[in-house]
Amino acid sequence: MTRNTAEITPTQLQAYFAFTEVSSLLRHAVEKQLRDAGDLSYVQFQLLATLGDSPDGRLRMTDLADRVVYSRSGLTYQAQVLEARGLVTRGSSPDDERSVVVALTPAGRDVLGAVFPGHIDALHRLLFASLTDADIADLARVLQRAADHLRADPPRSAAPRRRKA
Amino acid sequence: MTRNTAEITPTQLQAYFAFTEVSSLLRHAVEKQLRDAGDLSYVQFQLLATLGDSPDGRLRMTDLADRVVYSRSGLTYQAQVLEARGLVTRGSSPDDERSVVVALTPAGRDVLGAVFPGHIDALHRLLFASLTDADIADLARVLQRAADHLRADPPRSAAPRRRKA
DNA sequence: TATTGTTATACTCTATAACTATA
DNA sequence: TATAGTTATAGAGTATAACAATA
Repeated sequence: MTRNTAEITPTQLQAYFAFTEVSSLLRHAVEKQLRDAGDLSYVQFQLLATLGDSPDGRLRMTDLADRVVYSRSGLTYQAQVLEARGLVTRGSSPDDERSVVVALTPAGRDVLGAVFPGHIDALHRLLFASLTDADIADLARVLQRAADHLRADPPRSAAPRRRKA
Repeated sequence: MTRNTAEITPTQLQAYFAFTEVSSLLRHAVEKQLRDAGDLSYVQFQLLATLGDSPDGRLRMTDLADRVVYSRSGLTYQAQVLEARGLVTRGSSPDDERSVVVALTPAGRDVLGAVFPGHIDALHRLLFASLTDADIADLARVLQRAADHLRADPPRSAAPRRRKA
């Protein structure tokens, strides 16, 4: 009803549609694999994997929330679930009494280990099987740039923004 | 603890991580835009947009469920929500009395129209701004191939699979 | 007998607001 | 006053199983 100010090229549209389609189908398949292999939701896997990537397997709640794009209360919920299953522990930080440090337990690493092979297998089957090495290199290069750009202005888990609305 | 049979190259890993990161951040931002501009969830937008893409703006429930990767009961729920808002109608098919045909209403098209400009704007700002035309062309080419591959064996909304487990 | 769709149900997930405690 | 985290709560979304109707 208004004038069409939104402009997008056919190639851009194709890239976006293909991206969302791959994202949906891949995620759906991966969620099933994670559920079957380790009884993990996608977010729970992301949390464990993020901890596993961390140098000493531990991160503050807020940092973890920020990396997984999460509200803090939502992370509290998931952290409780994972702690109840013995996959992580929560302890206070020596540096800052306010902080809670989440740490991956050996059981948590075991679950990651149980889930990884099938995860990677699914990636090969669903994604990489149809692509050449050059394709994959292109994908890595372009998406890495896009990720860097997106990450530059990340949504924080709690941002009571100072001033300058 | 077991031998590491899962093999993945660094480039593949980089491509995958970047893909998931872009996917998460982009989706998070888009969900907010859709909520603000049209009070739509991401899935609801997908459903409306899928109908809008369809030649006459109408699809059977099962076909719609299959395209959006959805359980049929889940689609029934969303179709009720969208129908209550007057964005779609549901009617029986003349061909097959069992089928229900979902059709986009003018109000539904209006909502799509209200949401699209901001949607495309967000895409430019978040995704395309950091990429060259060549990057975008690469992305479109590679992801299109991946999407075609993934779509070849889609998860159906209800698949009591015949035989040949 | 197979397919289409709905319903009942139960559960997971998520965020907002209010609250406590520490810096 | 600002930040870290939890709790209470309330709502949205999802899927499974049982069901009714048509092919």
